[in-house]
Amino acid sequence: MLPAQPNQSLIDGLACLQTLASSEAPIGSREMARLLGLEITRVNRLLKTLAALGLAEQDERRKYRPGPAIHVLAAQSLFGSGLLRRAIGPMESLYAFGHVVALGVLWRDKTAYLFHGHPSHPASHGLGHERLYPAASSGIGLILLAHRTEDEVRALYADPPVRLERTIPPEEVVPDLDGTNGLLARLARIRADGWALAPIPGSPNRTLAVGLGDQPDAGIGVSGRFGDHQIDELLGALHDVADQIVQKEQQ
Amino acid sequence: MLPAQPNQSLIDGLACLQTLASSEAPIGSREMARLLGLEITRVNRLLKTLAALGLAEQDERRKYRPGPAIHVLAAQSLFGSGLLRRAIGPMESLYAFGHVVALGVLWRDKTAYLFHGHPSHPASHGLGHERLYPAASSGIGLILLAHRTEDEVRALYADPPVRLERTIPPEEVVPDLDGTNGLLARLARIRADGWALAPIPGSPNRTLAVGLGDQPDAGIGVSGRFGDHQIDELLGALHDVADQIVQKEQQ
DNA sequence: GCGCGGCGATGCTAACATAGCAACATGCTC
DNA sequence: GAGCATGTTGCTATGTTAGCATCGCCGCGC
Repeated sequence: MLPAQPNQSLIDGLACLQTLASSEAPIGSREMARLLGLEITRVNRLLKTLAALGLAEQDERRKYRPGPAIHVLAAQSLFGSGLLRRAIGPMESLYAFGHVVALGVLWRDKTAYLFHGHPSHPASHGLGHERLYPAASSGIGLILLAHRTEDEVRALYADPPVRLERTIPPEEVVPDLDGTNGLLARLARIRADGWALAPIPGSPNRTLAVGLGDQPDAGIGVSGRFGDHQIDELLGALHDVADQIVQKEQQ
Repeated sequence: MLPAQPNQSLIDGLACLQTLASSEAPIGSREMARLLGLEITRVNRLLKTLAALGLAEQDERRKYRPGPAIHVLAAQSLFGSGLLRRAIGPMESLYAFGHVVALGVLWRDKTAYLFHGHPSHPASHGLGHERLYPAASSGIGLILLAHRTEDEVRALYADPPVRLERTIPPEEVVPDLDGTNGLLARLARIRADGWALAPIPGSPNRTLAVGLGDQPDAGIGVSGRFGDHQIDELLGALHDVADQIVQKEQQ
């Protein structure tokens, strides 16, 4: 829903910032331009502006990475979001199953994690360490995609603007959208089910995930090795936790 | 350090976003313009652009508050920052003193908290719930201000661009900068000491804080009721934790 | 219920902030 | 050292953006 006069500089500047914040490695200005499909000079100027604000900085090879003001933005957006604050208590009950517990959101065609913790570590250690993950390979990503329109999903994969390097599985592959085995059909099934189950490539583990509320902006999931006979119990717990989080939101 | 051609739209758009994310209450577009000293139409357009991106949304009274994409930004900036991930483990040792433990950063003339937790609650509950606090009244804010140049401090208080409403103490007051009892003299003492001690108005509590590293972008502190005789021990522990965090950063 | 004031938002158009071309300095690889 | 890719800037044209004027909406006080 674009306004009468959208500000393209702000849109593109935020794209640079979000890409930078999400990247595991520093990014050069020309590389960023290629990633986002924008003109080189323009991107350089946006990055230099972010650097002036402290939100970016250059390393010894002149590539850009997040700068000191990113800590400020993290504090502010955590406060403004309030989701982690509301979710983290109820989610602790999921540790009893002995699997990884995660809270994620959708960014373009990827899942970004607000929380991703394992019962063998304190809950506080699940913060800010998990890299982006292709949404179509992630339980949380799938449940969130399932609540997007077909057009929205098509647009995400038509020309994915950001293709960050990954050094570990899963490979970055554009999924087939159409046909019986296509992503859209899969999302329709997930939508009807109200939950998503995704295998983790190269691992015996899988993720079971549900969305928060009817129009979820975020999802929660458990990842680990569990049998089909355990799915109902896990689902019950996930839905219970999801309901608790949603109710906290409405207080 | 401004680049050759800074992008003012990006600068002002980010100011709107950061103000919105930090505010306890929704803000109208004209109010935002007054807060930031910008022209009304311009701010409306920036806010509408943020809304189109999902980073803002309007409530039933048409005022703006953070939108669903703020969760995405929170996840991304937590990942990009890495500070909470590194700090939260070492900081847990401070709970033994029985006081509030906090990790904060400086935003304009205010302290923003990445973490602010009490030993009676799990560490995971210290996240994203503490509102902005005037820096000159905050131990963490003071130690961070002490590492800014005199010109930077003067600029912060010359015409503070953002004056968010507060419904609880402390009052928003522009501190006297000059003179024996002025803020600048106080900051000089804090800089020489390497730590800051600040009373909490209307409370018997105080905050003892240190910065992380030699040029701190963030600070940690403990708040509570403690006697002067306990300061050395608390300082030792704070410095120890600060060193651990800084060392994690350099790995 | 009405009037007023403040609000959020838009169309239009001038203008100026910005974009892009060309060029330069720097860094890396062979 | 040469070649290529990189990050960056000055200059200038241009089109994105800013601001004026206006409109519809909302809340408050009488």
